[in-house]
Amino acid sequence: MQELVDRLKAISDMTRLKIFKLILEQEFSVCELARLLSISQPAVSQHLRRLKAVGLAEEERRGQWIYYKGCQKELVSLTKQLASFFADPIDSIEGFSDIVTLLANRASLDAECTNQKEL
Amino acid sequence: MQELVDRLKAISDMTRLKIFKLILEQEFSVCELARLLSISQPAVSQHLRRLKAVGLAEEERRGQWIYYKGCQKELVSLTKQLASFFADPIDSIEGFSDIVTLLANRASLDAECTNQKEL
DNA sequence: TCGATACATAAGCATATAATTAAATTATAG
DNA sequence: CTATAATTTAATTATATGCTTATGTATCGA
Repeated sequence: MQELVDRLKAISDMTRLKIFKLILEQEFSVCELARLLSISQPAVSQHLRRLKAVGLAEEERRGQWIYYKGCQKELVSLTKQLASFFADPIDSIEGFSDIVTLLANRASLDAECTNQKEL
Repeated sequence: MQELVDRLKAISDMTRLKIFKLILEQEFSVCELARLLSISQPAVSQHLRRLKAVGLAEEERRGQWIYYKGCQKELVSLTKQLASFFADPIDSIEGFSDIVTLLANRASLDAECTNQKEL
């Protein structure tokens, strides 16, 4: 579940989302991306690092340049992760164990919220 | 495109993602969510406000309590938005117009990055 | 009307994020 | 080997985020 959040965070930034879309279409060097997005090269580098960290981008050095491309496969994987998260029952999702326990008897949960609710 | 980013941001936080999943399954009062997540009531309130702001949550007051539920419909909409974003050609996505212009002749883009690349 | 409960809003604080400039790497060309 | 170019990493800064505590608002019951 943490991985899903990390990946969502990776694409929920306007600049990174644009970068990701661009490198999914074709390869780009860091310099080219900086020009396209009108931001500094280090900024692009750092965004690419984050995309790479969650598996959404790959780099390939060719001579002086490093070309980045988006991972279609991991995009599909992310999409599926997201779909599963919402489709699966809560008690089958890791990260909800504590919550599921509390949820098990909602009566006592309610009782903790008020002492009149169920009267 | 900004809307997509806003919606992605709304669910790319561990706590909000949990809240969203919970209220998609069934209604919960703010107090109940606070108990389930072991965070303060105002914290829950603020997360719910963000989810509501992007249409992913709805509230319904019943007496003293306000019950929140997730919007299945808007979840589907978000999923589609995301799928379209990656499926559509770049020049059909609003927000890429400046980039598309630059991309139009990549030769000059490359030239800006180096004076030797194409030699 | 008064007191208690549920929720929202405001204020404050610590941390995360996204950008920039500057310095360190890595690779090519001579 | 040295100079130059592309990239990364580091340092800095401004802003956003998420949480808490404190305060305000609304509903219910006595």
